[in-house]
Amino acid sequence: MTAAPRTLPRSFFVGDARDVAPLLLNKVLVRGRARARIVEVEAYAGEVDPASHAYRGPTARNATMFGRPGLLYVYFTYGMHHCANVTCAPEGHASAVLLRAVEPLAGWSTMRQRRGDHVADRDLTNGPAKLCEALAIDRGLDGADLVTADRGVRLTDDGTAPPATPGRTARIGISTGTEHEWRWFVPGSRFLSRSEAHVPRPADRTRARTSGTSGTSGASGASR
DNA sequence: CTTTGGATCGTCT
DNA sequence: GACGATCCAAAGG
Repeated sequence: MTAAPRTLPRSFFVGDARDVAPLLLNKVLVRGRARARIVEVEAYAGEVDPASHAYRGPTARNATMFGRPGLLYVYFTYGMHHCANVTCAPEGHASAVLLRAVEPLAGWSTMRQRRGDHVADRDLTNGPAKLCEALAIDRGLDGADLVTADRGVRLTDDGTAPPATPGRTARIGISTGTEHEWRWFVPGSRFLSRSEAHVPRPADRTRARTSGTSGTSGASGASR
């Protein structure tokens, strides 16, 4: 009994990013003929979150974050990468969920074509910029409505419930707001951006040096 | 497995 | 000018 995938209603997205984020796990992102299941997300709580792009108020870049819930907020970073978020705060407020990793369900060949022929399956979409490249998401899709699918991108529910007990850690790649555990993921997924054992640390710039914190004997966990 | 450094440019101070 | 909600290749254990 294959439940017909249904597009999520606007009301699904309305709420605090920290509440909506774990609910997005196992939902299916549809981009053209490609489909992928969300397996890892992070919440960015707008005005009260120093790690959020919206922390210092609206700008030209983050304008979409202040729009209605259910929009795709796409930003360009590091001079070469795109990352995708789903907005969830009421209009006028900024709150969004970063899509950090997805599991390809359909359109494998198209994704590999965009990512590179030599790229392994699990490396196609296991990172926020990787999934954008695989799904051809760039700034041209900033502001796309996931509910009306006005630009061919939508979010659906195929009947797979979010994990009852999602994995949870601090967010990855940020230098402030690291005290909050606002990253959620599907336990056991092979498409996470980090191994589950890995503990996120504050982003250390290549120039900054961790004095004294030399590598300890790591966990010798045989992950697989 | 882990760590390190380079790439590259829009955005904000 | 400085800094990224990153990724990749290379080198070391």
